[in-house]
Amino acid sequence: MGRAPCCDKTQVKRGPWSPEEDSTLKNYIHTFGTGGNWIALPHKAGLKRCGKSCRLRWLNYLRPDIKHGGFTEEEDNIILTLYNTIGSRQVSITVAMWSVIVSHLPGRTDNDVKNYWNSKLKKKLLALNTSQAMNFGSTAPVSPFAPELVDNYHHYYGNNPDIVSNMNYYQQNLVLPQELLVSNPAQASSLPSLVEVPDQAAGPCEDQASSVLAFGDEYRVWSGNGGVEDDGFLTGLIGSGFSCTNHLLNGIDFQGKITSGVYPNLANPLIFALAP
DNA sequence: AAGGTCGACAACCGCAACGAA
DNA sequence: ATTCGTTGCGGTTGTCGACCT
Repeated sequence: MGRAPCCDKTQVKRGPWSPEEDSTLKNYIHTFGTGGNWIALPHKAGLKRCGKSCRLRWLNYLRPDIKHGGFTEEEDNIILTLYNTIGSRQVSITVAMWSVIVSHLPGRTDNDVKNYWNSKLKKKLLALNTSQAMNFGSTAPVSPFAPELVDNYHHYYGNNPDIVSNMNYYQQNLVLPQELLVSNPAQASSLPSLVEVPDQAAGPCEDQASSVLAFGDEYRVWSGNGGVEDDGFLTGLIGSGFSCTNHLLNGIDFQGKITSGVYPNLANPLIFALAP
């Protein structure tokens, strides 16, 4: 028995939305909200559309906080960096990659970023890697890291020997960190393990220790007021070099064990900490 | 001017995860 | 514990306008 369809496709309108439909949907949601039920919404709002279609139209186009228009160079860098760090879904595990990337691009939607990636950025990355291969000669392997990304890592992590070692390992084995973990757990276990940073007297944070928060690890980030800012399970490996001699870093107060990952080239680096 | 090609973007599809009953 | 409806997501297709031949 097949799956029941979410709506009767013969009874709903498909294709591009008219301004009238947009207006109807917008007005309804402004007045009543989504009601937590997209399937029932079009009927209540008087729209001859599938609930999924309404949801998509709202999330990708009609929401008031959507940023329309071209991507900036900074946004390009964020996407490229995160894509290289998180990897693609083609590595056979379930990773909500676009939603993770979009969470660092306020006002952008996953559909926007996905389209932009497929139409432009993928080619940009390919061109970078191709030129890199030509520089090394035709027999040289192509690193999964574009040269500018490698530069970013070195810029942010300096000459920390563990970080340099990790980067070299990834490049020599032609794997992204995530792919490394997924394809070969034995190799992953040879990477530096998590370190516990003891509670110490206040002092400046410094890029002093290397640690790796592994794929699937639980993490938690505390905000300055002690509340939990974010938690979940890591969906990509982060090679990092941050630890902290006190609990305050970039205005975020950490407690208990601390380890972290920092995506380079972001205005607000992502800091990960182990839940105590 | 007409037809073909390409790129950008909107929209749809199907699957997996989630949660309530 | 199981079922089933709903949501969220990535992959893919469709459409339209710009550009090229």
